[in-house]
Amino acid sequence: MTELDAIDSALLALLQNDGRRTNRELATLLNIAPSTCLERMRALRRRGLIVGYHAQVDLAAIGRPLQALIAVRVRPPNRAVIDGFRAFVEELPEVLSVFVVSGGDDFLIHVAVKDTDQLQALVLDKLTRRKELADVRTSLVYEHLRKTEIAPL
Amino acid sequence: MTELDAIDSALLALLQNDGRRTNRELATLLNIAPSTCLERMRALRRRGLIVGYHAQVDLAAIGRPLQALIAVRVRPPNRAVIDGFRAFVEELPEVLSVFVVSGGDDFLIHVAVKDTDQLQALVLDKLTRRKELADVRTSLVYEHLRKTEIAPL
DNA sequence: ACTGAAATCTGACTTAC
DNA sequence: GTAAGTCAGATTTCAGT
Repeated sequence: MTELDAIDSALLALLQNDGRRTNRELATLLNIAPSTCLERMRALRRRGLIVGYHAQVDLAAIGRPLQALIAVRVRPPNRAVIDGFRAFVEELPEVLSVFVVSGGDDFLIHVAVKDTDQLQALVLDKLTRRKELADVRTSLVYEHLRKTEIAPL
Repeated sequence: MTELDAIDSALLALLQNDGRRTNRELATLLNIAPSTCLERMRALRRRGLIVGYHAQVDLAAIGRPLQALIAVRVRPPNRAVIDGFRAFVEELPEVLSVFVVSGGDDFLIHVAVKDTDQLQALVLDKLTRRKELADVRTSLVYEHLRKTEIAPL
């Protein structure tokens, strides 16, 4: 990791808050020339600090207002089983993200569905059909806050 | 929720994969006129389907390679306590996102830190200082996969 | 590494189908 | 709702500091 100067940090913050800001606007806000700003922006991508730019969709607005976290234990919890189950879960359309974790559980699966029927169908028809699955616990997500701006500590 | 036609869906997918695509490029990919594409894009924002555009940063590249999920129970788990604790957690710089959940735990906190010392300091010095905190369990995150493209089910 | 000007391209708007 | 045309403004390159 190469160090971030004040301009890089500010640019990262601006692009995390609005990834479609124009280069000219960014340059004005940072008090640098547009050409300089463009080069900084590209450098952040080249150096791997910025991985990509993504539109954020409203889950409720696309008809998936119900979120849940599903804790899963698999048996035996070796690499082959973990990798196999992860690959399976990754392909499920209900899934938003998958955490492979240490501790009591092996997976934490964040899902968004239309209603409780779809959630039940996911757990009872899709997940429990897997033979390696040893335990499932489903928690409803009442609220999910995600930080948009992430800075070095 | 108003219905999404084929163009809207395709546009959503493209912008989730690369939020900085130009209107012209999007129009070409969708085989529609740029003016039409632009109007569709704005409509998605106006209708609330697209909430924003964000640059995605590499956590390891900014010096935060260690992720954890911290399950927390608070006491008593009423609205005042839940809201107070959530507001507190939200402000911690280590935190990436906060799930308020049903079930055994009240919160699941996703954090990214520099090393295990910072993780220990977060849990032992910051979280456990809160009097409402009844229980904490920390799981290391070995891997976190996040879907970039989310579609209606 | 940053700047500033020049050429090119994009996006916003109007008009018409 | 979609397409074409126009022009202001943005992006990008490059020579210069």
